[in-house]
Amino acid sequence: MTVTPTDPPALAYSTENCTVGRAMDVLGERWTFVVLREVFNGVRRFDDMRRRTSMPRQVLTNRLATLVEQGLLRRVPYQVPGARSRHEYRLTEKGFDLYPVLIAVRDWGDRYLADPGGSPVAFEHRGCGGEVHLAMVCADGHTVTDPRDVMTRPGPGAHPAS
Amino acid sequence: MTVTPTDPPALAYSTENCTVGRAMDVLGERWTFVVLREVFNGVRRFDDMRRRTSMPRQVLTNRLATLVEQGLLRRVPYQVPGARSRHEYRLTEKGFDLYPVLIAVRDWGDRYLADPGGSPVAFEHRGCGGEVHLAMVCADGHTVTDPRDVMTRPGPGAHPAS
DNA sequence: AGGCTAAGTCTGATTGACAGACTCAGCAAC
DNA sequence: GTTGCTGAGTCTGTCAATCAGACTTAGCCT
Repeated sequence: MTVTPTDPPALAYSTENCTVGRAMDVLGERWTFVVLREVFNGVRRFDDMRRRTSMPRQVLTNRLATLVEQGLLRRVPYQVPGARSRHEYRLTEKGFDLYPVLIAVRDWGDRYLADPGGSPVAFEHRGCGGEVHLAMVCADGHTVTDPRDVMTRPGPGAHPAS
Repeated sequence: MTVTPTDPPALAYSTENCTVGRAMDVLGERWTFVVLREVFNGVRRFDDMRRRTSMPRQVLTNRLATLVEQGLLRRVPYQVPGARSRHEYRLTEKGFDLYPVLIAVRDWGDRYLADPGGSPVAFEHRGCGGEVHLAMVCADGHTVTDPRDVMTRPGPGAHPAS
């Protein structure tokens, strides 16, 4: 019996059509981000991820499956000489585009949760070597430093009742 | 019996001292981000959040409590005339600093998960009116467009074994 | 044939999500 | 001065998810 009778996950906790809610449907599971961090770090294989994160096998299986299903990862076959062919997990473009989120989370984590020694990883710009961070910019090119300078407006797809 | 005998949450799934893992200890619960979205949108009261998100009361109670405990929100008393005094939830600075994460998530969600009509919210720069997005920049001021231009290096607080 | 390994699946116990009913404090109206 | 209303919860029971540990499977190698 290979069929898992899990009924379709069916997008949950979204306020109407809020894309943040929807994104959290995809990303909100506990371990999802940790998996993505590993993949961004170049860890692509099941057991490597398991060893590094010590997450339960089944959860990893599930997360990888969901991420593949959602189009964030794809399975790519590979073969180490003298071993049977297996597959590893790589980012799709949709997955790659989560990079800013990862950096945003890391920036925040570094500021508030790092050990006294500092962050265990650094992201540097290939070529110039400068450390990479996130910035909020507006369409006119201004850099926004204070969130209070950002106004939330209804967008084109806003829900009528509010 | 008012004492809930929940043992301290005790940081879980972190690879060593990875700040992404730690951040996800704080942010990784399903509804946390949805709560933060509401607070950033100016929704500060229990029942308003509940009405807008239709999340279970108890979960909201728990999330708010964890967020207060983690120092992302603080409870502020308020009083509507002719009603008893209550309290609402406001962002602390630590909470405010999550704004880039929220925008990063929204940017991604808008790109891949929006309705055909587009995003239901827009963030605009107070003053100039331009739409606010996130950008990756390096210390030398270059804007990074491709994640592949970012190299991950061990940082100052890297764990020895790897 | 037997062993090894990566990537799983199966099973059962603990934890968390969720819904619905109940509580509690203060104001207001009767 | 008791009844009712409202916001912000708590209590209880059910159902799903997490987790750990043992088992499985496919291919290669000796």
